[in-house]
Amino acid sequence: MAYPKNKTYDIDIEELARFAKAMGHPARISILRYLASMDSCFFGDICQELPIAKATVSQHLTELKNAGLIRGEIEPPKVRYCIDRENWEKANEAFRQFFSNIQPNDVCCNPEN
Amino acid sequence: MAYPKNKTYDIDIEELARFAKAMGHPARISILRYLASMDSCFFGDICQELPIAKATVSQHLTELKNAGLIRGEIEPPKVRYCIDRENWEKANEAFRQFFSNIQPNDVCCNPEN
DNA sequence: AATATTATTCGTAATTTTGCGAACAACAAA
DNA sequence: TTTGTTGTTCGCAAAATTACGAATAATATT
Repeated sequence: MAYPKNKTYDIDIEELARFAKAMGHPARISILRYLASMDSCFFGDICQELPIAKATVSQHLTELKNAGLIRGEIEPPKVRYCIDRENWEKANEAFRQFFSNIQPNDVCCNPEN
Repeated sequence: MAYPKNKTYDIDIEELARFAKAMGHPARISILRYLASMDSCFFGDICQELPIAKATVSQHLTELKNAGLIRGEIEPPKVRYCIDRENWEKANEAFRQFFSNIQPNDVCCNPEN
């Protein structure tokens, strides 16, 4: 084996993958885009925007929270959600760097070619 | 119901979600980053970089191909893979726009607040 | 023709994801 | 205290994802 197989990945690769995975469903993209268009809103508002049951919306919100992209706080009897701006910026930067780190088309870097 | 539930999402939301989903696994991020660092390479080279079986690598490559982020062409008995630069740029732009479309912190847009 | 190299596909298993309705919890209002 | 509002959690089902070894296909070499 030329490269040892350690069963793990670099920490920054795993972080980007976690952000991407959280964004990997149209319902969650919709939620994020909706929240990004305002300061904050309640669970019920988000629910009304989506073509799925509230139980499912709640699950998606939990996933987005776990990924760090949104935050929620209880304002009885409602729950207010908003973008986590710190991690939003972190994710933005991670994606930006990832996509900009591509070799120009006309440069050949692989010695095999 | 205030908003009709049509079971679908906007086409641009679905496209961003598809790109994100394809990037939602560390093995696939690794593959993309590796391919982005060179012009192209063979399946075997990618395989050596990853801590998983070749059958699994092949599956991940298929997913990346289906998402449009990479391309593969047969050069018997090998297969050469490379970034699909057109869709790479498309994805880059989709993520960039998504993250930049956030309201400034000090602007309140929700009439409920 | 037999053998070696390369990568995909097959068959299978374990886990995760997505989704829903019903039940529940927490609080406010009547 | 009963009732209503809001959102989460539970229990379950169906489908998708992740992973592997073995079998296969396709080509080149001996």
